[in-house]
Amino acid sequence: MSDSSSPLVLVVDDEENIRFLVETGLGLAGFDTVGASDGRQALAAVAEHRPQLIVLDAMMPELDGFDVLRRLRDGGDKTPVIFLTARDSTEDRVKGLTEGADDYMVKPFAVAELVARVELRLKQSGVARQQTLLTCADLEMDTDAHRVTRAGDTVELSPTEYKLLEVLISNAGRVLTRTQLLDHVWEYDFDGDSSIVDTYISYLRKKVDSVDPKLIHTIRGVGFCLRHDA
Amino acid sequence: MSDSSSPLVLVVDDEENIRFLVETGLGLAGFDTVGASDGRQALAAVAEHRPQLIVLDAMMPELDGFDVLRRLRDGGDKTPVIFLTARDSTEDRVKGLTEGADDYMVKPFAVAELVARVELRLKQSGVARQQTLLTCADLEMDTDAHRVTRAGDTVELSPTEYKLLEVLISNAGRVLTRTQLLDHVWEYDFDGDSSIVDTYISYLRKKVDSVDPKLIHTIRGVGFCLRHDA
DNA sequence: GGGGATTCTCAGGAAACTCACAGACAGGAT
DNA sequence: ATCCTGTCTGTGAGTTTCCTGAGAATCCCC
Repeated sequence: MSDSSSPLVLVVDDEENIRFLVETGLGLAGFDTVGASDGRQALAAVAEHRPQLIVLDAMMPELDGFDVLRRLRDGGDKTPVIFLTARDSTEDRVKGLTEGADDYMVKPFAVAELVARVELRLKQSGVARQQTLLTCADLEMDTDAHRVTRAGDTVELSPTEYKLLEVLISNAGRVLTRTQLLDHVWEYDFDGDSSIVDTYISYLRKKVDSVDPKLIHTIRGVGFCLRHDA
Repeated sequence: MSDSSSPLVLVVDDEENIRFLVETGLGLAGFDTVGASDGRQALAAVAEHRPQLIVLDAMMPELDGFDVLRRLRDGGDKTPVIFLTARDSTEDRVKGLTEGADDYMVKPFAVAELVARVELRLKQSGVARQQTLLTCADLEMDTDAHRVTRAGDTVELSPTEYKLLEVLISNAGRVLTRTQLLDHVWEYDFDGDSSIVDTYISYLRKKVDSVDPKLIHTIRGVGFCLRHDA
């Protein structure tokens, strides 16, 4: 999972599939990632790779997230940390924040949301001048203002519609399968069926793709793709 | 936390999350910031970056805020300093002020208030002609006169309403989450529910947004945004 | 100490959103 | 042309989020 000059994010979680989802999601968003499956590996990875940010699961056997964070801070390391915590317990929050974590997400979360937080946090610490305006033809997404316009007209989108469009536009020109979209836009433990993606693609078409040129394309038998055909 | 030509503020606090909150708050207000987590780093940062102002925590291990200030003044450095002191102890107050601090804030404070003091102090020292009139459409905030008008009519706001509107208008066009607003407008140790933000948004709507065009927008699932839609 | 302004909690109703389902529709193969 | 498979979209039930009014607690000025 490496590119060349994008910010590097360390992802620490003992659950293989969650780590995979998160790393894939960050990869699609243009980040380099390194993974670690326990606390000890995490500390070693920080020392070796000097990541710009750490996504850290709170619950891990042996050295848990809190221990890792404490050791980092005690050693003078100030790398921003986003915690992944099991449920919305106020206790976790206080504990995490007072120990110097900068943000936290409650499991299960939508990967697209975690990616947004990572981007925000990196922007705040000035590491990555994040691109705030995503475009495809006359479709524009301003992620700062959380605003979408098509041919200059503002379009109102629901949260899910917005996240879906964001994933599509950040991967403009690439075909994304229903499963990929489901994995990134919906909470990862979503157990409904992937036809919900069709429903939301339909909503998006009505709201942002009712004028020419059509930007949302169906790739029969594969998935969907946002692109501007010349 | 750097941009290019805004005034630079050095933030010194050994508590990571407080430093982060303060730096973020100053960043949102358009300042560049540099952080330091102890007295020695602070002195080094002053020498290296020559900040326009220093936000200095009084209580730190080893070299505390008073020591830092004394060393600076003894060395002829006149950079304005705003002290952060643990509680409203008369002793701290006297000690800080007589030794050359220009202002002080008692922890826990509201970040928006600290930002206001920083702006005031910089304006006094003529370093930065800080913008004193904030506007959005026909809504105006004169931070000098502490006065708000909508369509020419003066509006009376309570302190909290004022701070909230100030944060919104200085970030006009950008979406702010309930958490961000809570972190900047309310004292940072506020442990109530973030629905208080909704209540105050409602108050503001009644007082300053009862006429068209509507400027305060709800971004469902995200937060609020002040902007003038054409 | 009294009274008004302010802060904050809470809860009901309104509005928006999510998601399943099912029938209509389209593309490709035979 | 016809069938089959995959895709599109309208409907509606259930859920979540938001808005606002009412009231308790607190602060502050007189």
